[in-house]
Amino acid sequence: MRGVNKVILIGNLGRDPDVQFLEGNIAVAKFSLATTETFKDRAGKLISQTEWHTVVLWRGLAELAQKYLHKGSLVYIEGRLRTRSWEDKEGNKKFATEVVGDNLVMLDKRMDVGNGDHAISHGSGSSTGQQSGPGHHGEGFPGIEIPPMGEAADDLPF
Amino acid sequence: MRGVNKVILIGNLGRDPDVQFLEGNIAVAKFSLATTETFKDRAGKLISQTEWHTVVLWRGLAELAQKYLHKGSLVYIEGRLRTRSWEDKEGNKKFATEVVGDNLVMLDKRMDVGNGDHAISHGSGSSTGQQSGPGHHGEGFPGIEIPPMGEAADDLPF
Amino acid sequence: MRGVNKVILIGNLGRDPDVQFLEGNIAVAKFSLATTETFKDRAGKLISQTEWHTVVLWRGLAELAQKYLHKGSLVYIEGRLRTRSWEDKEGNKKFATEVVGDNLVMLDKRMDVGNGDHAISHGSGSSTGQQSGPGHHGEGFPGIEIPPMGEAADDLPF
Amino acid sequence: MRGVNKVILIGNLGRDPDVQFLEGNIAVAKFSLATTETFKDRAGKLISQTEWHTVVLWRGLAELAQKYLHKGSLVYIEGRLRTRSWEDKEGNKKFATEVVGDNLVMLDKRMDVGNGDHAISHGSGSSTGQQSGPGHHGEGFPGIEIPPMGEAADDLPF
DNA sequence: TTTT
DNA sequence: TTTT
Repeated sequence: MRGVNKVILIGNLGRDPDVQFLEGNIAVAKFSLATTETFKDRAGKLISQTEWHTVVLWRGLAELAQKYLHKGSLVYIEGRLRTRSWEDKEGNKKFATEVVGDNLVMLDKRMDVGNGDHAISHGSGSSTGQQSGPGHHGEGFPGIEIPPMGEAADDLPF
Repeated sequence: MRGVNKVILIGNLGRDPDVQFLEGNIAVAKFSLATTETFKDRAGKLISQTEWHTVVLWRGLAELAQKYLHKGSLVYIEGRLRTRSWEDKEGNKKFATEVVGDNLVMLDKRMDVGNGDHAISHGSGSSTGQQSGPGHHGEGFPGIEIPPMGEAADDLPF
Repeated sequence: MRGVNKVILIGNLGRDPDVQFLEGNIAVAKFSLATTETFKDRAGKLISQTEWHTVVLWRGLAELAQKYLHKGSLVYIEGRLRTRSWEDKEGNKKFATEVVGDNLVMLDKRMDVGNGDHAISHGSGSSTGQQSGPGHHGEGFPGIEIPPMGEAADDLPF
Repeated sequence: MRGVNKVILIGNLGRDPDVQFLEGNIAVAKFSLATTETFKDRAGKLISQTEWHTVVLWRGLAELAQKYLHKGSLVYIEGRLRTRSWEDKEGNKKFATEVVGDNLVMLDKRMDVGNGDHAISHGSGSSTGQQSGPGHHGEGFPGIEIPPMGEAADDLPF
């Protein structure tokens, strides 16, 4: 990688998520998210400003959105920007920038997830899906983010 | 700047904030914040892992913490890492790493702030405190983040 | 604020910045930024994927862009998403999502800035521009992010 | 997950990385990273402030650090905070806060990596290590972050 | 349209 | 202990 493309949002869903299933039973969720920032201008007047984002979630995260998110839900979304372009029937060039989420935290329901993919059967059978996101580890083979620092600290010469 | 030092936390306060006032009536708040990440290990077992952070807030943010935060509050904190070192009475070198917050969003109370400094009398009188953080603007002199894009869009040759 | 709207990008400028000056001599810079991520797919093949973003900078940051950035420059941009909509002459609804930057770090030139606004004469004369961004402090009145922790540590009862 | 614990740093290595191999041939790299922020105080004087962080990398990222990083290297690190505590021989309680990195971008060498783990043989054989980080996809089974938006866009009813 |  |  020679780049970073990261978005962090906290806001409320404008509507229930729109969830579709593609071939292979792959879930895709889409919803609008409003992030509202309030501040005082120089005159001391409270100003509120809302920005709307299109959020897209895939697979496990999409299924979680379907199960747990609804209009008004407060969520934390971490993801990356993706701009798609196409031409409509009249031949007009169209652009849409979306936030493709790879982490989701539900902030009003006391429930949440890491990279939801880990909870989903991959179909490919042997997949063990070790994602980064929050941090995952294995049994005999601890993952990257949760190294055996506790027990194995003695092995560390630092 | 040739560097970036940024921390983003969402978690719960372990205790009520400890708020002190220094000379000049400058507020400083300090509290422990627990960030808990849950995930499945390779065996599919749900693992929960909590990390504790020391958060320090100054001035307006400290006063907001005093007013609105308490043990258990769920907050979003954005700030930077700061490590202090000193020697205790026995001459042992001690280190403490803290997160100095410059943005705070309260996630269970439906109330929150940008860079709290803007809401606070600066004592220096003329202070006009134009902060970045969330975005602020003035009257005759619009701020950086909230440019007159709406009205002035026609002026923009892009 | 009841929301967070944050974008972090590292990438290269596709062209020299386009800088304009609005009424009041306010600078606005605009440029395309490519963020490229490379990774291996499941077959082990190296995949490179580039996303293009429109970055907008105001005032001091715009002037810095004009002075120091050019086609190919590698930069770190921190900002927020802003979607504008309008109708073109044919009455087609158009959308454009931009990243309004409030922090900039130049990564190939060994020079960089915080929230550039502080380094720029505001014309309004009295401006004292205390921004958050990196951290600023004053003389008799230290700022939020750089509290007198060093000297004043003894005052702190923590 | 009911929490977020995220750190983003850009800075220079103070020394060459210290790389160790644990049982199972698991690499661990450790180094100090200096993040320097420069700004003007209220008097207009340029102030430079350096913070030192301890960064820990595991497995693939550690091996990349060993191969490509050295004293002075400029890097982007994304990770999470982890505080360890122990007692030294005199029975003094000690704390150390580290940044456990799960993404690394080299900014002076024109070379870089995603979550390096994907490039590393896991030894456990069957591991397929699909991490989030930058975004990964497969052949017949596209990953989360790089969905077949291009081709499959027609399948999307949005 | 960038970069490696 | 880095870097500009």
